[in-house]
Amino acid sequence: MKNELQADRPLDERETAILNAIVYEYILTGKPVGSRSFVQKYSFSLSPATMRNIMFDLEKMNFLMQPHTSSGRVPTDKGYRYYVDSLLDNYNFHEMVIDEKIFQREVQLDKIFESVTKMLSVTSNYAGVMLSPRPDFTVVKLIELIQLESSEILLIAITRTGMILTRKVAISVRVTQDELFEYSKFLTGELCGYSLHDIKDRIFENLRLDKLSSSNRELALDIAQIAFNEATDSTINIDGIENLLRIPEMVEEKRLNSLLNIIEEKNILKNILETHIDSEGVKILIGEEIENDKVTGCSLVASSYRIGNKPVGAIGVFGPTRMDYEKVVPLVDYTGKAVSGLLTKMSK
Amino acid sequence: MKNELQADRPLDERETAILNAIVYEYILTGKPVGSRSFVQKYSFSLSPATMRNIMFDLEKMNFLMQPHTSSGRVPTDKGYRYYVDSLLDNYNFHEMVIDEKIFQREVQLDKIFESVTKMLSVTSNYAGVMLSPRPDFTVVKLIELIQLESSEILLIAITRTGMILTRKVAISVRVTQDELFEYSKFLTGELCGYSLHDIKDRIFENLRLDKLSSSNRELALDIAQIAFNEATDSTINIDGIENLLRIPEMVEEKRLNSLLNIIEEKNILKNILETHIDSEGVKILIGEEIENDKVTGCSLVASSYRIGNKPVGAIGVFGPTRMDYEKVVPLVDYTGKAVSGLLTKMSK
DNA sequence: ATTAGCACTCAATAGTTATGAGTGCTAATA
DNA sequence: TATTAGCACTCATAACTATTGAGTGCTAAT
Repeated sequence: MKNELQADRPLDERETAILNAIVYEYILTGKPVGSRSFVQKYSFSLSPATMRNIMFDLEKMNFLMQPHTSSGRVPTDKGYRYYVDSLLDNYNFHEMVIDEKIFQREVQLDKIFESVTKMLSVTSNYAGVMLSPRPDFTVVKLIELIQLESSEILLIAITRTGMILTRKVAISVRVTQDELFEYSKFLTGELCGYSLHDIKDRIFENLRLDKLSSSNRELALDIAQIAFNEATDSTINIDGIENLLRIPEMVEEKRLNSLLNIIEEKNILKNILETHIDSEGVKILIGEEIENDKVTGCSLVASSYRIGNKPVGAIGVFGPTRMDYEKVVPLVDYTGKAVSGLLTKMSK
Repeated sequence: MKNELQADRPLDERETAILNAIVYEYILTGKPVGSRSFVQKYSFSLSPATMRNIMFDLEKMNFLMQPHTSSGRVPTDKGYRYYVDSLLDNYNFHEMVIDEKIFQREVQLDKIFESVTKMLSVTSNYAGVMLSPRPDFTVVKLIELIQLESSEILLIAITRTGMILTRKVAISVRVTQDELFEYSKFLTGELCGYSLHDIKDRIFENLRLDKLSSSNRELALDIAQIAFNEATDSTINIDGIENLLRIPEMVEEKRLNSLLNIIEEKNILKNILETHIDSEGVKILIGEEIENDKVTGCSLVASSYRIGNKPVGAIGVFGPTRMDYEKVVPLVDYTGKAVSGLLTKMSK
């Protein structure tokens, strides 16, 4: 008599192999895995009865569950987790091949967003997501002021990553184009190299220190202050929702609701991704590990991306718990690295 | 014996009233309308038998159909069409009340897009769509050149409607910021007031005529030519797909496919909308009237919007054929007018 | 520790039978 | 001539009732 009664013990080699095979099979077919056909299909030299015993143990340890008494087994979140962890231990990430060109063609951040999320969704057949770089690491490279109306100025800020921010600012004084040109130079000189987040402080500090400088500069700083004061939050991009709608199990009652919630409130995914910006490598959230009441039966495979070696944003693939992790994990890993490389290069 | 045998004859007053009531009832309940309960519910002083006779006639004339032999009647596209036309004849559009503020707060076109489509979808509970102004009527107000790298110029064009276009142009010569400033002035002077569409010709024409002018101007024109040569196409914005997914009949097999096609290929809706930019007032496409194989059982209520008195774009609401036209039609009509007013004001 | 054997479970499927809201048609009625 | 009552018929829906088959747990033998 071994240790069947223990609710939590390390799995032996055979159990591990079987559990992983069961999860694999379930991901493949979506049908509960039963002892007889499973033993046959995978040519285990075991009788169905033995398989049942093992399954029974795995169920007691909470790796598997039965939808109803006399059906085959289905992985629990814990089961998927075990499978995914084995995967992460063994997988050779270098095997991933993606056409790098999609990254290199685009030079503007919003276009990169589009092509990355599209690529993730098309390649994975689930939904692709991308979180924009944190504003506190989005460094301004250039500021330009343009007069729109006599009392309206357009401030354009270009970041190192090629993001173009535009903000309208209403002013009460008249200024000439030449003056604006001067201001632009001044602001670029003063604020270039600072992140969107730091710029606010920097302006404030500057305003204080240089109180004595020309009133011109004051005006320039006023404009900048108004423009940069408006919160610049990370944005999230989602593509490929239609893939999820093509998966029958996602269109069922509760899953569909998860999906609708995601579409309606993109912030849900945004918040989840933001939590994991700082973690290394690929991060996988399975089922309830996504700690949000509005999302059930779904998983997220995510990776942060970096500028230099600072993690600043995240990408990911969102889909049903029964996701083809084996395919998605290296995809997300690779894409994360590719995006990091691209943005780092752009920021130089 | 009247004229029951004629497949196509004008409906008399009673038939009209009954047909419209049937369509109304069906839009309300989504269930086939049967003679007995219908007569009761609407207190017609008619026996069910008579109602059946009338329904029979209406069916022969193709306004109604039966899902199966012994069920109630359901409107055909032609039935909806009749109902909608009666609606358009009689409806008092002025009763529409929308908070105009949502339009007035926004000053930038892409923001207007977002708020208009969102408003349409939230108010209608279907999907809201908006087609951006045609490039040939999108008039440039201001052009600004900014140096990014030594060999890369960013051209920013601002249109009268507040749209901000940005294009990167690679050049081989070095230019100073001051020169760029000159070019900007020059280009704005030469191209301001022309539409994106006309600008191409204008540049070409100019290049020819002024062949003798300074080579500086040549360079400026070169940059502009490259920037504006890239096709600027109308874009389409869709919001509220999730509303459609909440409608049970839309999640059924073929409808869901229509929906997936719409999400996947936004061009489908774009092309449809483009066809109707030039038509006056509210345009309604019912079922097969949307002449696209990939879309079945859906309707589109659309209206063009104008800048001045030129129709330049379109907005609309997309949903199931069984749509609450009575509510949606005035919404779309009103919104079209509001957008027209706003853009016209912005373009002055 | 493994396996064969057996009784049991239960979702899925197909077949049966009411039920009820609907129809078309005919003959009587206003 | 238009309307209505009456009647036989249709058919989707729902509620039952097998039947099947892939699954289980348990026990006893290997």
